[in-house]
Amino acid sequence: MSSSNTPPSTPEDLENGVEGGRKRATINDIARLAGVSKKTVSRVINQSPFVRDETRERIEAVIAEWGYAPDPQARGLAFRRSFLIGMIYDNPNPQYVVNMQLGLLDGLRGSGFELVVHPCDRASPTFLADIRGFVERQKLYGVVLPPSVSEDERVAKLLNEIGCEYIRIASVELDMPEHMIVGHDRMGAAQAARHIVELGHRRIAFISGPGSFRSSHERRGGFEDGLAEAGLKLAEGDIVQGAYTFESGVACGDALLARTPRPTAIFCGNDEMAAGVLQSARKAGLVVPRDLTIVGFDDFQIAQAVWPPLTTVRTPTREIGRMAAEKLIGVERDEPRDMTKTEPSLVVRESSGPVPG
Amino acid sequence: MSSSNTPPSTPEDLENGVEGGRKRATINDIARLAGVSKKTVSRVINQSPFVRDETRERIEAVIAEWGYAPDPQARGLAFRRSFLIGMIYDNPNPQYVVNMQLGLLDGLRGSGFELVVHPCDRASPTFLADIRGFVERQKLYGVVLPPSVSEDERVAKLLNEIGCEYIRIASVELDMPEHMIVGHDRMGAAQAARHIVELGHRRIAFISGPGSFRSSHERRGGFEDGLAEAGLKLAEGDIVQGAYTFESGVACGDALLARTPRPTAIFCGNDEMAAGVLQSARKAGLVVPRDLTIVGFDDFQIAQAVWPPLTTVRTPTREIGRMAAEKLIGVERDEPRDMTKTEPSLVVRESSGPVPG
DNA sequence: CTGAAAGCGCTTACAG
DNA sequence: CTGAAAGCGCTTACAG
Repeated sequence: MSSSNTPPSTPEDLENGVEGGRKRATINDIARLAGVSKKTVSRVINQSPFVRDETRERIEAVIAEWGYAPDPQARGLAFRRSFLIGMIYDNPNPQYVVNMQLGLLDGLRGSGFELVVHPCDRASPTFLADIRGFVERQKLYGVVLPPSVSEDERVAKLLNEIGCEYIRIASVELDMPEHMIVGHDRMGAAQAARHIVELGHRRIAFISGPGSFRSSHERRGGFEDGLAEAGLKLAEGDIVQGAYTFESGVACGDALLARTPRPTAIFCGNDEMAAGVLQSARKAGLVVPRDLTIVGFDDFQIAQAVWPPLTTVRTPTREIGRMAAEKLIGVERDEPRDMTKTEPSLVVRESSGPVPG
Repeated sequence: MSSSNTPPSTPEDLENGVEGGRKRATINDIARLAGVSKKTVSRVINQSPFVRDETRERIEAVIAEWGYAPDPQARGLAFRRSFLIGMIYDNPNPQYVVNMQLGLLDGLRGSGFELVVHPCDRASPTFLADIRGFVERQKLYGVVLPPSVSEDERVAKLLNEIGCEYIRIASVELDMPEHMIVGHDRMGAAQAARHIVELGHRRIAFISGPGSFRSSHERRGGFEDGLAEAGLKLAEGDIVQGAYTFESGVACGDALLARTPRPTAIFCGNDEMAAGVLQSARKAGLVVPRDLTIVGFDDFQIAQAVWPPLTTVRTPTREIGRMAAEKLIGVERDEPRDMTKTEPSLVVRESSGPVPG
């Protein structure tokens, strides 16, 4: 809008006007404006107790007025540590990954930390070197490890060696408490067992996840605990091992349904496999739940997309992620946490019913 | 293992031995070792042409020997820009999100850039302020926007104002070519139409995604293009609008299947809704594909988990993500890209069949 | 083609 | 309780 004889814009014009608002304030600006040294501003930023109340309030007012936020990069450089949290994972289930990310983000919200995602492959020859490079290059503040990387002792050892904070998410206590968020898969699986028993089933089978996942053992253990309460136990042939995949569910279902006598209820280590068993049952001409009860684990979307929708055990993945992030960055909560939100809960839908005939 | 009269370890011991290997080399170490100034090392790092070949080689040798990698934080501080790429998204489908992340990571691999994830909510009153804060605080190198945030002009405007690089992923050219990766939903939907027509169907219906997604319109447009090739067109009542969710698929299926005459084929804007229609058909006592052909779009996992598995259109989400990341950070590829990998392709499974006799 | 000085925006010792 | 100096590991002018 300037006419042709308007003087050229000053640097100040350029910085404060045209290009989207004034330049971001720095610690020096705040110090000058508040009439203190930058070190004192730094103390306020870092919540040091050694600042007189009056000084602190004055500085905080200036900070608020200018919308000042310290530069995480500069802070990180001086601290020798970034404000980045890594999520290092190899869980193949998209819904698990997304829920976990959302939970971590819940926990980091407002803290100034950001989440950097890092898928990995435990079978890769450069697996550990990759993680080490990632953590050291970025000087990560800390990392969160969901299963199954969380179960890899080599990773925990590496992280300890290079002095990187970490939280392992797992179904059993694998490490010192300050490094763990423990799920309660056992409890959830026991609920599934009670449900199946209450429906009157006695010929019961279990499809386990792969042996390399601790959750496979926990879910089996919990299921056996639940059965034991009713005096029941799984025989050798009642247990088959899948791979937590849909296809493996089909295969295991085929094997189990070919047995004589046929089981009337099958508990699966996760929903994927339960959906596979559903497929298998259909091929065998069985109607669920009339001829066969199927129960899954996780309550991922697939549980509701199949027909009939699956009775399953819901795991609070997002909530667990949030707890992991809060623990990692040292957030203390005022209100005691509602533990019911962090425990698995049985969701009864239409794939489970009374024992046939 | 030290005996009680071993002298206390020196600082050097601590740094080089015990705590996981020697300290990371800095640009100063490399400069000293190579007998040059740090500025010259900096030139090599940044691939400046103004370094004599012999000098460069010497420096590169030292860098390789020490496994030196420049500190992204220090570099970012000096550059006034980080080496972080943001993915800002609101797509609710976990599989889409994960595939997109994997694609972006593919494109960033080896570049030194890291991926920071940032879900958002277009309906939030702080939507734009959140994005602005995120980008400015982290001094992001650039961001990738998948649908539907990619379709929000306010976001593009904001990013332009604050001078942040960005790539928008969408089904239509919404911006200058350097800011766009365009999918080919139209082409994919046309393939679906041809498939349905070839099976002999004439009473055909379409379930659209929500009007707020450009892909809804593109998929509809492409489908109509494909029908037009056979001289067919959708009538008013043949089109119903869903919300890209399973539940909306059930509702739209109910509405469509209640019509007389009933459609013999339904093309759905995505797999979720197609799975919903499958559910609806089952309730109505119809057998798919004998009584009804259903075709989806995306080829997400749900397409294979339902029965019968869905005929659908596969979109190369991961490949698109990779292209977006490469474009953002300016990677040039030697070999010309195989475009067939970036186009949608029809996947024929068991939910489509000849028109009922 | 190469380098010495100053600076990016913070924090850590060290004084007072 | 507060501050001046030095430094984190790089890059940008500016010289030569």
